[in-house]
This record gives sequence, C-alpha cells and structure tokens, in this order.
Amino acid sequence: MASQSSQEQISVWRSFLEVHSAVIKALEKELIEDQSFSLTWYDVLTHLTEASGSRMQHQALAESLLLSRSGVTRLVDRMAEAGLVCRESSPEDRRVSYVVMTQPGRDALDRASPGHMRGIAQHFVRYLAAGDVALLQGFFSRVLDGESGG
Amino acid sequence: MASQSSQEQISVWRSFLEVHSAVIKALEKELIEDQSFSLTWYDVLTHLTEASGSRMQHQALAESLLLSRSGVTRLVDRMAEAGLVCRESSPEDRRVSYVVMTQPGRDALDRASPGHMRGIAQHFVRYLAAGDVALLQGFFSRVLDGESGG
DNA sequence: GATGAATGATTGCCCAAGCAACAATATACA
DNA sequence: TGTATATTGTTGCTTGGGCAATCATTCATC
Repeated sequence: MASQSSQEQISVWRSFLEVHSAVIKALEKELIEDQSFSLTWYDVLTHLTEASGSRMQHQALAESLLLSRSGVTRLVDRMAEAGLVCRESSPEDRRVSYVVMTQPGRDALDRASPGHMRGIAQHFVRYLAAGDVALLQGFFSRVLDGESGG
Repeated sequence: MASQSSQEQISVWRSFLEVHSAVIKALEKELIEDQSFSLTWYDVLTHLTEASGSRMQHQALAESLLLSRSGVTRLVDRMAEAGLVCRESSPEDRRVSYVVMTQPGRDALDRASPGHMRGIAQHFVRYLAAGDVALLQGFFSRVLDGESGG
C-alpha cells in the first residue's frame, strides 16, 4: 500500500499533530498547577521507577526520553537540585554516573501520578472507542518498529 | 465506557508520544537538510497559502500554529529577515499587522513541499493499514472537538 | 604495557518559545 | 465627548533543549 498521499492521509497526519499539541498542553498545565513540575520531570520519574534499582545511566535515560545527552545532563541537574533524584557514579566504569530516584522523588511521583493518570484519561483515553485501542497500538507499533529499524 | 485507565490504554498514550517524537525528528531533520528551514516555517507557509490573499493576522497565525503571540512575533521576524514573508499593516485597524507570503516564500514552499510530503508518507502514512484512516481520523476528531469545547 | 579510537558525561554557546509588562489603538458606555 | 476596558503586537527576561567541543575514562591493537 505504497505512498499515494491522499488528502485524507495528510489530514490524519495534521490531526495527529493537533491532538498532540492540544493534549500535551492540557496535561502539562494540569501537572504544573497541581505539582509544579513538568511532563518531562514526570517522565524521568516514571522511567526511573520502572528501572531496576530505580536507577539509570544518563545515556539510557537520554534514549528513553528521546533527548540529547546534554539535555539530560541539565535536566538531571535541575531535578537533583530539587531533590527528586541524585547522581551516583559507578564503581565499575568511572565514566558513567547513574541517576537515582530519591525518596522525595518517589513521593512526588506518588502525589502526581493519580492526577496525571486522570488527566490522560480525560484528555485522551476517554475518546478511545471500543476497537480503537488494538488498532491504534498496532499502527503506532508499526511506525516505531519501522522508524527504529530504518 | 468511562475512564478506567487500563494498562493498554496508557500504553497507547505512551506510544502516541513516542511516535510523535520519532516522526517529528525525522521530518525536521530531512526538511532542514533539504531546505534549511524548520517544520515550523513550513507550517507558517502552508497556513499562509491556504489563507485568502496569502495573508494572516499575527493573532490568527498564533492560534493556527498553537503558538503564543510573542512566539509568532519573533518567528515572523526571522522569516521576514529570510525574505519568505513580510508584514503589512492594516489600514482599517492600525493595531493589526498582516503576515504576507512573498514570492520567495511561495518558491521555498514549492521546493520543500514534495520532499516533505514524501517524508510524511514514508515516516507515517505508509504504516496506515486499510481501515486505519477513517478510524484514526474519527478518534482524533473526537479528541479535538472535546478539547476545544472543554 | 603504550598508544590511538571509542564512549560517557559535561560545558559553552546558541536558538526558539513562553510569560508578564507594555504601548498603541479600538470599542463600549456613561 | 470622555473615560474605562479590551485587543493587538512587541519587548525584556527566563527557560529548556540542541550541537559541537572537551575531559575523563575504557577498550582495542600493536
């Protein structure tokens, strides 16, 4: 089903962009009002909870967050200053430094999470009809597989 | 069919974010390599061609692009310096200034457009299966209606 | 073991965008 | 007519992020 970019297909792409922008803005706003931290910080914290030992290398974090290394360095600077994470250098490889979640970080995530989940439900998930989940997931997975592979 | 955020639904949301990031990055990269301007500039140019008289108020442009007014002011500064657009003040309302596409702007869009369309096809549209278009469009439209409405 | 290449993180510098404050103008209404 | 209010665009300041260069360390090869 090659690349005949019909108007409808382009239209889907445009709507995709609009949805992203609108939903992100809404969620970010809510998160900042409720917890005074950003979606990016939330993302860091969730990735850390899911990582074994609540710790990740900068490099891995950058890949997960789709951010540059320097971006992560400074992101972690700010979050460390706020006390939500800290750095630990690896004894095995003295180049790497781990980003480790602190207890205040865990607490912050626990406080933020229910509201944020509600937000995702309210601004995005609730518009999913019965068959949508599987189909969307299929499409998104194909895109991601294709894009990472080349 | 309320908001019981199952794991799968959250997973759709996450994939949505990943797809956005990956595809945007790919498209932006291509656009900059080919035409040395950004997705945002491209967006401005397409909105202008679609507007009657190839002109829009700053305000309207900001709303279309989902950008702040100050953002648009400076965006237009840069594009005007590059010669792709120019400003014209309205004789009716001396507060408003129109952003008008120039011939070089039209040319730039014409040069960029085929490649960018190919990019959208290659990185996004080609993963759409037969029934996906209608379903995705439906979902996105519901989100946008819901979000703009409140 | 020594030396050159690769890798992890940081730093300097820059760019794009937002917010809040502002100036100029337009509108409402008393 | 005149004064308060709203709207449009711009500016100052700040923030978050990217790229390229750099430093420290590790790996590979001789």
